[in-house]
Amino acid sequence: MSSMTRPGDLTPQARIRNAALELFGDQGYDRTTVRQVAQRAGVSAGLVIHHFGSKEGLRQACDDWVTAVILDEKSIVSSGGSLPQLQVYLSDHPELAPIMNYLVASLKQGGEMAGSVFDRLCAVTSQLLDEGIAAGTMREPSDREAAIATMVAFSTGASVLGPLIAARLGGTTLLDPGVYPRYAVAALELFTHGLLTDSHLLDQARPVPPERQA
Amino acid sequence: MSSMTRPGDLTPQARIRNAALELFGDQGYDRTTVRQVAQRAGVSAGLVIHHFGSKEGLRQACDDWVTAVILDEKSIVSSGGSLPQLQVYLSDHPELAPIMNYLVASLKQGGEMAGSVFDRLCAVTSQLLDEGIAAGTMREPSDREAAIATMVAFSTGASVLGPLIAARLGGTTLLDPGVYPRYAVAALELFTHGLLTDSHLLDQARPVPPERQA
DNA sequence: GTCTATATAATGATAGAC
DNA sequence: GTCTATCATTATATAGAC
Repeated sequence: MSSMTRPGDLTPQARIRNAALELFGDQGYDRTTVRQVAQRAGVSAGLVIHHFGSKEGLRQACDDWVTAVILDEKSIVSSGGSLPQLQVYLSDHPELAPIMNYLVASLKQGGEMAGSVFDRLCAVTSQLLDEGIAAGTMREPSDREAAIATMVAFSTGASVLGPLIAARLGGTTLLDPGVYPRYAVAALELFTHGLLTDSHLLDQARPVPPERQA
Repeated sequence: MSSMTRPGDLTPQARIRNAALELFGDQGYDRTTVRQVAQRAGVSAGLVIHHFGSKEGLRQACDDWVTAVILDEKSIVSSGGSLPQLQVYLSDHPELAPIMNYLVASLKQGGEMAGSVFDRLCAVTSQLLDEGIAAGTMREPSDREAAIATMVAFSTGASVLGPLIAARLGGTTLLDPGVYPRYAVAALELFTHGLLTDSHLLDQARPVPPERQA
């Protein structure tokens, strides 16, 4: 299907939405103007408002589009609840790169879409945790809800802070060929052995059991 | 010193800078106007520009101020390279809360300050890793640079995505009393045992050793 | 140093012709 | 559906009085 469409074949609505998606993802919502979107889509500024009502309406259309394409897709399941891995998974589909970009930008900014993405990743992680425990490849965390939220936050944070990780590893993007494998191994090493050899820090952080309180 | 100063005692410059710090941290740079800053500082909009040259100059002043107060401080060392732990550490100093807030907002937005904060946290982490390995409480990662960048990204990401973690744990902020202990235990558990019981995923991710390649 | 008043530019959104 | 022209607002920044 995507091999059957060229930019000129898309309706003005679709072109506007795609242009907004790219600009919102690259520059952020605030720094993007309706006129910029119009120019990139090759239409007038008035038409943008005519179709989407307002700039906010345009954002909503982008959110809906991303939700429809990615969030309800099987792709997010095969990501294992890890946003960086989803990015890698989608590297084979360059036409989806702007969508991933928009997703990460939404996470940064917070807001409605950020919450639903985060929840979706948590749901996937929860399911994979069940399967892993049943198969004996994962251990049951002491606080399941907290463990899931923490893991998803870690991997999602890695996507959001990807450029900073990359800068220290001699690249510009987390997905750079010289960067991602090193990140992936480091993350998995952490998730496998951990970093600490004993549990004294953990014991300190754990709440005092009731029978030992004064 | 801070117990010897009241808001009215501060110079207009300092009040403007503090007001900008709060607003930039809460709303972000883009959504904050010079007029908002002026109003909160109790001065005219013209004076803001007169003192700082431009809105961008005002941001630079905020960056410099935060760098001077936090980044070169011993507080960041006692954070263990973990931004959430630094936030906890600073909970005893409510007057520094806006500074932490600004720091997290800067990390989200990227830019110059984000890089220097990240590097500083990595430096602290590197030093603690040395000490931990020498003391036998930490194990040497296979890729030291990558491990450090990854760990710092994880904990920093937890601060940036704090509201999303909190929302799933029945709170609004990572530092909420009902939220932070659960996050801390989950994170330390991950750093101690890991989550995976065996290393088959890790082995898959590791590059093939040279002698085993075709 | 500080204010008021204003210049200048850009923004989101509207109106009406085609 | 699409455009051009324009409105009304708001933004940063400047000028000059005090």
